[in-house]
Amino acid sequence: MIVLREKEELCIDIDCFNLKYTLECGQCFRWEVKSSEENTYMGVVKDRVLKVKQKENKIFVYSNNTDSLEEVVRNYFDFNTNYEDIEAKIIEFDSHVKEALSNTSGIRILNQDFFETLISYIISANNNIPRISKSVKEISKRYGKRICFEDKEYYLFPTPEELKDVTIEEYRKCGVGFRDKYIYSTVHDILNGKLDINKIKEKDTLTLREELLNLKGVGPKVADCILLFSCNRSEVFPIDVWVERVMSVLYFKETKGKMKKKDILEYAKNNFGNYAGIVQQHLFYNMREKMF
DNA sequence: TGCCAGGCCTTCC
DNA sequence: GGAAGGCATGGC
Repeated sequence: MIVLREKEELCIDIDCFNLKYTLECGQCFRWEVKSSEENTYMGVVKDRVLKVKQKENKIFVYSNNTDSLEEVVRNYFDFNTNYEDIEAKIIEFDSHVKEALSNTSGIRILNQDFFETLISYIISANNNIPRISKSVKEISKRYGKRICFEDKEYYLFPTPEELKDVTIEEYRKCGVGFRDKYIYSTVHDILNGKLDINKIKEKDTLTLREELLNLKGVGPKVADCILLFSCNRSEVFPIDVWVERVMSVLYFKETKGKMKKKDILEYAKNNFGNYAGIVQQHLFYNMREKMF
């Protein structure tokens, strides 16, 4: 039980940021709308609970832990990167990106915790977002540290050490289905030093990707999501069924069959370059918002 | 009831 | 190295 500290408020002025789009575009699984307050979300980031509220270009943050709060928030939401410049560049790519951006401007790519993102995206395989969120929440509740904030309980995502003795059967009880053995294997690969999660930042993208692909339950799509959403590699372009559809229709005029992933990757690399991952997120979110 | 969900693993050519 | 089938589980 972490001792509750007096809450404090942090206010950050930030342009080119939309809290709702950023948290609801599908890159993260642990934020919830706070229904009693307008445009406000509750989430667990690193070692603390955050309540984040947006009013125009001001972000208000409350937390149980105010140590280095601004640094944690700025890093997590990628506030130190100039997205006005990025959006100004990618809007010139083509008419499809421009169209998507007209609905999705303000998405930022989060810098999420590596281990949590790794396990979350292993769970994401052949799964749906509500169930992924439910499983991540259950694993946190069973094995993570509890924090009380504003009269509610929250749980940190557990560390590999905290999952040391968890069995495959116990993962299954968290609702992860057949992915139980993948999580078990990955946790122990990390505990045994097969993948050193403290040296992520030092590795180049291709090396890191290869190491991720050596983990059970991590294929190309999951690896790319981890690289994009927790390793600050905006050049990677995760291709799931939705991106495959949107790219096939928009860029290859292919409405019946699907384009080969290899061709889509090639197109993204050549046309979107170092911003491929950001473009992907705008195309993905724009398409999903139109469908649902 | 049957199909699908932000794929991946295994098996088999 | 590419194609096909299986996979837990809940929502529709």
